[in-house]
Amino acid sequence: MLRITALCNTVKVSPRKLDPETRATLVDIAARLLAEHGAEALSTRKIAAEAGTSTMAVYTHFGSMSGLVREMVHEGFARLERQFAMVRRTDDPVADMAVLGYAYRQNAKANSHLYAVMFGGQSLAGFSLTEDDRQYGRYTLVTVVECATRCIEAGRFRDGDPLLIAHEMWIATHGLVNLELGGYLIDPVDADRCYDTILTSLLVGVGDDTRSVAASMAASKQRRQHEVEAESAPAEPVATQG
Amino acid sequence: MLRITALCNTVKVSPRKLDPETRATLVDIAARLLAEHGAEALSTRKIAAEAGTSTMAVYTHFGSMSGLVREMVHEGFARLERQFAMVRRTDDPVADMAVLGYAYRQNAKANSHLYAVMFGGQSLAGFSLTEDDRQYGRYTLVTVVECATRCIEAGRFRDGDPLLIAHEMWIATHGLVNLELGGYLIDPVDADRCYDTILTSLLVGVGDDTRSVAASMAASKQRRQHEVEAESAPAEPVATQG
DNA sequence: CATTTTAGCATAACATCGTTATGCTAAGAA
DNA sequence: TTCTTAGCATAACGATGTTATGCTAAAATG
Repeated sequence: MLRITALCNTVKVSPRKLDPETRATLVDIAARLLAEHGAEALSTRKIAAEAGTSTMAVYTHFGSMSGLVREMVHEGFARLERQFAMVRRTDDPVADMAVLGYAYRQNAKANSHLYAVMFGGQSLAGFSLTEDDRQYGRYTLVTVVECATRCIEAGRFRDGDPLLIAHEMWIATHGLVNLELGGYLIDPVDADRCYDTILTSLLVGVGDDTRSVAASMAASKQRRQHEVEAESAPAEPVATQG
Repeated sequence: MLRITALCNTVKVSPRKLDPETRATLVDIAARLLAEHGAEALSTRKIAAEAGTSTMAVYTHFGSMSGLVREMVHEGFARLERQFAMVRRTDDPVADMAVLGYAYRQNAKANSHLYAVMFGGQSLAGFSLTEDDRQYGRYTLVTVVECATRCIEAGRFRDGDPLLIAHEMWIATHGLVNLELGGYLIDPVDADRCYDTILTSLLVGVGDDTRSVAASMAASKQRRQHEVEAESAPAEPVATQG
């Protein structure tokens, strides 16, 4: 996970160290540009100008623009994991599941451009995910898998593969978020209504009974505001990983 | 639907008409470049070079690169609609629904880069969907809505809003395709397995009983190869819409 | 058929992009 | 204090989307 540093800190003498603050600043500015003005606004020159340095800084710290994007993607995964960690494990695991889905959705909406690169298959500045990156992404699913396991153990879900159930939840939530961000879900059938409907449908489909699902969904709505950040703080300093 | 032509053919005299063949050729080449080499390879110069013309042709015919992308997107919607039209309406509407989902999935995989622009929220060459474009996209859903209606009328689905049910199917299939194209669905839980699982789960969730769903899913698999093109023919001439 | 009109298209320029070669310089090692 | 060397500024390279400029061919008109 920290193997990028090997590119910079060789075993030999180092006459001048990389400024980790510069590195963090660059990622921070890039993330803000991406979030505020979209993919088209992300350029080495704009980043360098805002950081008060030259475009070369991007190359000494990240190798290329893609390297900087990768850094942002990793930070995005970490942020999603932090969001998941904020969701409590209660004795109503189905409600937990619903809150997790909401957390995923909120995180995606708060970092829509980055999310498009992380999960949407969007290549940004020539960057595309490596298998390692995807594995990082899949790893965030373990929280959901554990939750599915607890749902089965509690007798709410039919006995089955919790990994497969977690994928169902992921796929549905991901599909919803993507179409929501694409502007496809509008008034009579908006995103919130769709989310309720499809989640309910899925939970019933995996074995829970209709009445219990309704109760857990209602409970999850109470918990949302406490356990899920309404919006991911954009001013939050990002991890520098080096 | 044909209002683009108004930009070119003014009411006044026309000393020299636009060559509709050139227009079609440009769209065709652009679509092939996009499909074969991805978004990065789509440039006015490459298109013009392959078409044996200058970059100006793109601007006289489409106004900008975005205009050309819009043309491709519209063609993509039309192609999806044609795929849907090939799915039969049988007395097993739930199987019809499963075949429709498979058609959506196949179409997305055969035109992945274009699909990313149509539904994935990816902005290509500065192009982003207008509300009109999205309405065009939503219109393809009517086939699914009608199918959901037939499922309700046949007593397979609980009584409910067919539009909402269609959205459930759309969201799930879209989510699956997106993660599949992103390379996230691998061996133990691959895309095919996920598709079966989530579709079954959803169909049970909207009211069908487990045994009927299994039968319809099996029936749909028999019909796939006949009613869904395995791969959209890339050499197929595109409609010029003018 | 000759003339006029005018829009398609080629050419070339512009600003901007990612990237890289070059050199200066500051910071750590001796 | 001197030497080493890697960070960073500068400037250039090729490629991008777009636009200004003119040539020219095709339609309209007489």
